[in-house]
Amino acid sequence: MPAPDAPLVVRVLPEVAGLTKTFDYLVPSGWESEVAVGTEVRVALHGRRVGGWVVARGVEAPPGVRLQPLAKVRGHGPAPELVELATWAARRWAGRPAQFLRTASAPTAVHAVDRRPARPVPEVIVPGAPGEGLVDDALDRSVSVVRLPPGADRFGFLATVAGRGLRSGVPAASASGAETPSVLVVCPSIDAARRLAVRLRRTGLPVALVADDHRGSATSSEWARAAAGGCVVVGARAAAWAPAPGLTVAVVVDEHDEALQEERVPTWHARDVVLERARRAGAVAVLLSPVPSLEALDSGALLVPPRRAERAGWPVLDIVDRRREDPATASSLVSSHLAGIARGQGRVVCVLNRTGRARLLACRSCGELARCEGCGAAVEQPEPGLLRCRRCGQERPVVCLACGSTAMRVARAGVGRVREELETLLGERVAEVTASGGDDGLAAARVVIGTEAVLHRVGRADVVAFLDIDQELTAPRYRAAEQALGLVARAARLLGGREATGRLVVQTRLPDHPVLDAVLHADPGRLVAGERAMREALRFPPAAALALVSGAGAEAFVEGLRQAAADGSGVELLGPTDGTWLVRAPDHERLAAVLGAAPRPPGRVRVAVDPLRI
DNA sequence: CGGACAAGCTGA
DNA sequence: CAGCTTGTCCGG
Repeated sequence: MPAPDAPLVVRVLPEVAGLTKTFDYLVPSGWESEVAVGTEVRVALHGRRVGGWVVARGVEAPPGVRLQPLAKVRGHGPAPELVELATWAARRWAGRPAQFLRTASAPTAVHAVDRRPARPVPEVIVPGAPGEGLVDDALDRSVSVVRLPPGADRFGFLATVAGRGLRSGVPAASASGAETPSVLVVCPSIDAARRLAVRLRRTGLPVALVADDHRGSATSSEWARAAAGGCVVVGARAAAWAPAPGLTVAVVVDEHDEALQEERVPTWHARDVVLERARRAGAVAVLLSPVPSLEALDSGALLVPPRRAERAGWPVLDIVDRRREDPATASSLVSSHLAGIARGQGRVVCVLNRTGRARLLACRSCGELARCEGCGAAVEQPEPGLLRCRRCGQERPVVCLACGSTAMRVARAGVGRVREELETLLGERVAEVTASGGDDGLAAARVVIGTEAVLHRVGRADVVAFLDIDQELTAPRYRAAEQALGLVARAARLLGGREATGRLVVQTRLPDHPVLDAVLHADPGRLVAGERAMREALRFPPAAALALVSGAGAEAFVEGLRQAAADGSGVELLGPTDGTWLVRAPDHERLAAVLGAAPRPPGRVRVAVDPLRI
């Protein structure tokens, strides 16, 4: 302990990439009250000024070093418990604490936090809301997984849980008893967060919307509002790190959604951060999803509405068995059955996860596949009259290299081609939506086709048709089934429940696939046992913990891992495949231990923990 | 990360 | 051997 009259010394983690060390600084006299663990400061380091966070206060000054004073207090930073959570997350996802502290800090500095006296929180009751009967069960448990079907309006559940969370006392585990309670709700997208915030505000609940919308000032005031406590803090992924003093309840909406995981390293997942944060705060955690992941099911008690209610929340599934297709239309991605449905009234959304026009072509006269003259890869037809190699970019007119014919048959159509086909078939304009392309006249068109991006752009539909669901069902990724079910659940949301007239159409050659079986029975639970058995047999998550290692320095890093993992740690190193190694450990504790123990060699190393798309 | 400094390379 | 590149080390 430093002497009582000694100047205050703080330990600072500078925001400098590639630097994990902390440095100690003197707190100039008079600044003591402004400096706490988490405070954002500026300090002199190696002759320049850098930003950083206070990670410890009142530390013993290291001997033999002449300390510099803090240069500036920039503003309120993350609360001390978030500083600790950042340390935990840095280990869990093989990142650096500074990366998480950046996420946990306001977009622009927050100087004053207005701790208003808590206003009375209105009691929110949405009578007859789906999931209403699950609120008590959820709030009784430390972690619950609430499975509400896609057609159900989850708002009633969310509003009731949020209201109850704000009205309840601060949990005993929370150290500072003076705080008014906070509730945290993390959504998979900013849009979803914004919609939820608007509806919650209408019920009279105090809400802070911390979604980063690149308009710094508005977001910053919302950040300050959240930091003041006493409100429902709503946001997208990064909201897992938002201020929420006196956290009582934390909810993750659409827990299965992959958007909750950061794509860049560290590849942290909001679900896991929220679970750990809630656990440390003694708060209740609720994972909400129509199709909970195995990870979620492993972390809490599953709560489901009565069978009849869940069933009512899934649309009727119309399976088009393409093995029995009329030969006349067998080569088209629009079956005669689908064509009949699409001719009817109402909005039709077709989903095909294949961009471009024609992705594989064959000669009409000799049957030869159209390939690149230079590299031999299959060529695509981005527009009529042109063939292009996707690998090397070489182009040529539509000519068969084997027989010289200029007539080609489309062996694998993309969205562009099927759009043309649908327009001809229906005699009306069909809009096209892909992640990159615009939404040319989306609002005006009755019929829309697109990649799965279309499901984010259309609000409501009467028909959603998956033209080639087999591509999702059989994708060579360990999560393919879960991902396909998530996609179908998203489509189902555009249609409403079983009572609505909407139809969910899937064209398939696998009509008995477990995913389709689960949707047909409106029971995602039917997929779980088989999926779990597969993950255990093949040692995929959640039966194991994975990380992908790539980049220029990967080989040296993997060598270090090999040494760190030597004796019976259960850690396996597989690869390289295309310059990428796979690290497999029995659990995250052992994965983190080995990833943390190996030295980082010079050169870029990308470590992606929990890869979803392998 | 980025500045400091040392060791190695090059060309007149 | 100055002048420059490349590599390694370190920051309070």
